[in-house]
Amino acid sequence: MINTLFPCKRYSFANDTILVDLPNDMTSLIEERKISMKLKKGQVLFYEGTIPTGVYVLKTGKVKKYSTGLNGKEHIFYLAKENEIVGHHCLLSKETYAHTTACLTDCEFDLIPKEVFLSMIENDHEMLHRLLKSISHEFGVFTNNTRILAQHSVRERTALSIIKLERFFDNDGCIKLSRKDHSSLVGTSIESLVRTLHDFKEEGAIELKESIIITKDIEKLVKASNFM
Amino acid sequence: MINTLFPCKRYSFANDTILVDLPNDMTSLIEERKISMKLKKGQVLFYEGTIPTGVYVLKTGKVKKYSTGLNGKEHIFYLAKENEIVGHHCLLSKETYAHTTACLTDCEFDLIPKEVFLSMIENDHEMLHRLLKSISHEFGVFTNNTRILAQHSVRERTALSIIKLERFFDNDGCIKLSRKDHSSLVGTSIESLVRTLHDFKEEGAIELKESIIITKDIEKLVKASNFM
DNA sequence: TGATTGTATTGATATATGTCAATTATGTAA
DNA sequence: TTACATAATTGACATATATCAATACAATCA
Repeated sequence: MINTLFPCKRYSFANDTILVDLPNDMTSLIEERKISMKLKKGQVLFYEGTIPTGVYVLKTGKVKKYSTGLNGKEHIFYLAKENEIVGHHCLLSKETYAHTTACLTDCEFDLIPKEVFLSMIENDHEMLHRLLKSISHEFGVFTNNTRILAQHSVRERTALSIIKLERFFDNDGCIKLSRKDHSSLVGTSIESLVRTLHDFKEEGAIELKESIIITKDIEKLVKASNFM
Repeated sequence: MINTLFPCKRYSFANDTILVDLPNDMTSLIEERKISMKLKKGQVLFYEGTIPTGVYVLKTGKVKKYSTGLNGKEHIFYLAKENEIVGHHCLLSKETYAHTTACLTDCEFDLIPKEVFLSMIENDHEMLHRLLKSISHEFGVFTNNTRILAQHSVRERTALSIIKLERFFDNDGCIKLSRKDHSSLVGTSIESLVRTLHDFKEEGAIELKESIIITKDIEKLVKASNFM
């Protein structure tokens, strides 16, 4: 229903279908060579500046992608959940990781080793095209995000973040994210975020229960976000 | 020399080598099918939301890429110059243009029609890989840019913009860009930009001659940008 | 249970930045 | 050249937002 209110496609990377319905030989290659791993909430999957060892498929859990500023402050530019793949960009650009990925919850991953992944895109044209399509799509998402950061107020960005988070957490409108992470995602201070959330509560747009945000009136948030 | 002072790679898309040294059949295909065109300063190459007809190779001139906010305000997220290709993302993601591209100067383009471009990436693996590499690289550039917008002050971003613009205009430190465009690039108001430029002039970092910025002391700007 | 630690909230305050209005400078066309 | 339009600059002011400090709340563990 929120889909009709909001151009969601422009806000999500939608890279969860790249490995779906691949030919049998590819699927079995992955099954054969993948390395399953588990990480606890708070642990880091990979660090900015390090050399990639492969591509991760997030089987369960949620992660944050962020880069770190001079003062050590995180800037979260994306949250990923089940079935999304992470860490493929720098493998394709042949660079070190441009960002850090850490777990918001306990997570399970399949690691597809670098050489397996690279041989897959050599041999499977379909997969290569899906990758290209996915990464090109992200370009538009980023242009959108930078514009929002540059032109919209904290209040507007906070409203927008809640709308996006509600979809992300897909759980009766319950959003469970620390104020610290949430503020890094919005691009503001913790205190400013808290005050804005307080306002939205006063206005009846959300409820706050033990730091969990429950969306009450999405339309009010859409209006506050100042789009459309 | 600025290269040693600054991690330039993290700020430029570097997509000017995708069509260089292609096999002869590709080069001749382009020569055969390309449509040459000229646009005057200020004219728009393509608009946000429209359907792509092909990929543009910028032969001479400079362009701005921007998306437009609700109030009509532009947000410039990238400047491109000679030899860069533009408009390929949405062709690859099979979407409409996510941004507008307009000429900062008189420009000459080669338009490679959509079907020609798509058949090229079908048939030339090397080119497909270069594209993938280029677009993946942009991902890191964007994460960097969003962090800067989220965490750095107008003064810091303005300093950074001048450092980047000096490279872009590659002309004895002469930067020719309207205050309006420059402020859209920095993500601030015209007045705030003007005041910050005034400060940098007072501090001896730049000179201002009839709205042209001449860089005097890059190290001061690097320091003001608050990196490294 | 209480003690301890981390997280969230609130208050007070300073300041960076945007906005509005006025002025000056610059470029352009007749 | 003058006249006109556009761009750049400066000033005054309002306000959004960050920062610092204090408090309240929640979660964990001995």
